Amino acid sequence: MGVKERHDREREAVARGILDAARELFVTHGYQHVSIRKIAERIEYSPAAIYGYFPSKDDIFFALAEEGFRLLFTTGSPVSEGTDPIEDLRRLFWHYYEFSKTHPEYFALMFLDRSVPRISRDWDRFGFVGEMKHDMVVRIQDATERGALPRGTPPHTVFRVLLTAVHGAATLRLCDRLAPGEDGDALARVTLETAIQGLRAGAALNCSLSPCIDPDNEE
Amino acid sequence: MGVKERHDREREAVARGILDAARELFVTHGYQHVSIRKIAERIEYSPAAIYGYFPSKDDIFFALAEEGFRLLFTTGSPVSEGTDPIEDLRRLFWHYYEFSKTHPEYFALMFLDRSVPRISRDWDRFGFVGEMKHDMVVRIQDATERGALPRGTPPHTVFRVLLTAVHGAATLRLCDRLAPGEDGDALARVTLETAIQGLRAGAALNCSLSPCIDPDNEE
DNA sequence: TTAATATCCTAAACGGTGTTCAGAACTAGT
DNA sequence: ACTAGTTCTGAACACCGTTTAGGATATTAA
Repeated sequence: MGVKERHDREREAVARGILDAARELFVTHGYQHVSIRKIAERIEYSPAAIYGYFPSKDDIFFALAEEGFRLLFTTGSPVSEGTDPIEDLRRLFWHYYEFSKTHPEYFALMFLDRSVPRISRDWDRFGFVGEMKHDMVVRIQDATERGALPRGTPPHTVFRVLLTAVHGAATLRLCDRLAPGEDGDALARVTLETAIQGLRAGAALNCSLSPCIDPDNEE
Repeated sequence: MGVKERHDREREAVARGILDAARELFVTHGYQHVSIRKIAERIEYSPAAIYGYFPSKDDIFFALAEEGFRLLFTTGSPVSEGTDPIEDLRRLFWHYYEFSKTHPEYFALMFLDRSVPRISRDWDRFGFVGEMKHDMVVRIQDATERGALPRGTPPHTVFRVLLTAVHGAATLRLCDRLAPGEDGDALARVTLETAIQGLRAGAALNCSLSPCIDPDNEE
């Protein structure tokens, strides 16, 4: 009676094969230059066969984006809460920028690509995105209490602002929009440092952000 | 003997027609969904005819990007230097964010699209980009001297940092990567405010950026 | 006026894309 | 052995950017 089980296993194996092939092609050549036909060739199936496993090309990369988020969060700082709370804060967001350099294709897929906008509509489909955000907010809260930021600074606002700052630098670099000789790392560093210093000066006290949808925090 | 002149005029008219058609399609449907064939159909020429005027599709949008830069700079603040130098600073960069909202397709072409990377390699081909940057740096310098920022703050660094900050907010919104209920305007506002306050706190004094290639300033 | 020349445009094709669909082939249960 | 169901393929559809050969047209020269 384990026939169905075997079938399911085989199905899943093929689906994994498709994703593996897609990832290999995609991390080296980028989303745009990976075609269904090339994926099919690599797994030695016909192009049409893929549509028995994924309803569209976008869905394949939707699944790959999920991998990307997992990668971003698992390679995060290993809870190395040092003595300097500001340094903790810095590291937390510098990791985001570093990720955009070490995994540019994943980053583009997750945060840049406009042909896969379903990602943003289904943020919460990635349960761990919410978890991870909550985790970062907790760390920010902790760093704040340890004196990194003025007492009462809303951690959610800190999260959004610092992420936006490094995101700006990351995308300018990734999209090749820096000035000819400009140092992307330096730009990211200065921008992040400026934002942190702005928060230390109490910028988030004067104008903060409503925490929009945050199901983890019902107070 | 005015034959050649008429010919040239006619050629230019057709080239303009191509750009007009391309722009109309592109501001409503976006770069990705505008094809040579659709442009051709609109101007009632065959697709191949276009290649007599532009060597590739990218070159058409390269020309359109130029329009975008002109649009961004000409719609800029009309030298309205008020009494509040910080407000001047704010307005200078808020305009960039507003542009990303009013002309999202132009913005994407100019600052986001990775399929037209020649833009960044040829920044200086757009003479007025350099001019405009110089213009903004001068205004920043002026605002600094009027007390917006600490004395000695390098205006070039201010330019890069504030642009990066609003760029982050603009791209997050444009790429549909905000949290489900998040207010993009609020995020942009807070991020910009935070960055300005960081600079006021002297962030650019501690760590600044080398002005990379800046042919206007030989000192 | 006619012949030569240069220009412009088109039809067709090339090789690519995502996706669909009829049917072949194989498997599982009766 | 036969039916039912699943899975894969080959071929096609409708696109895409781009190239090429050649026809039409307009200008110039004889």
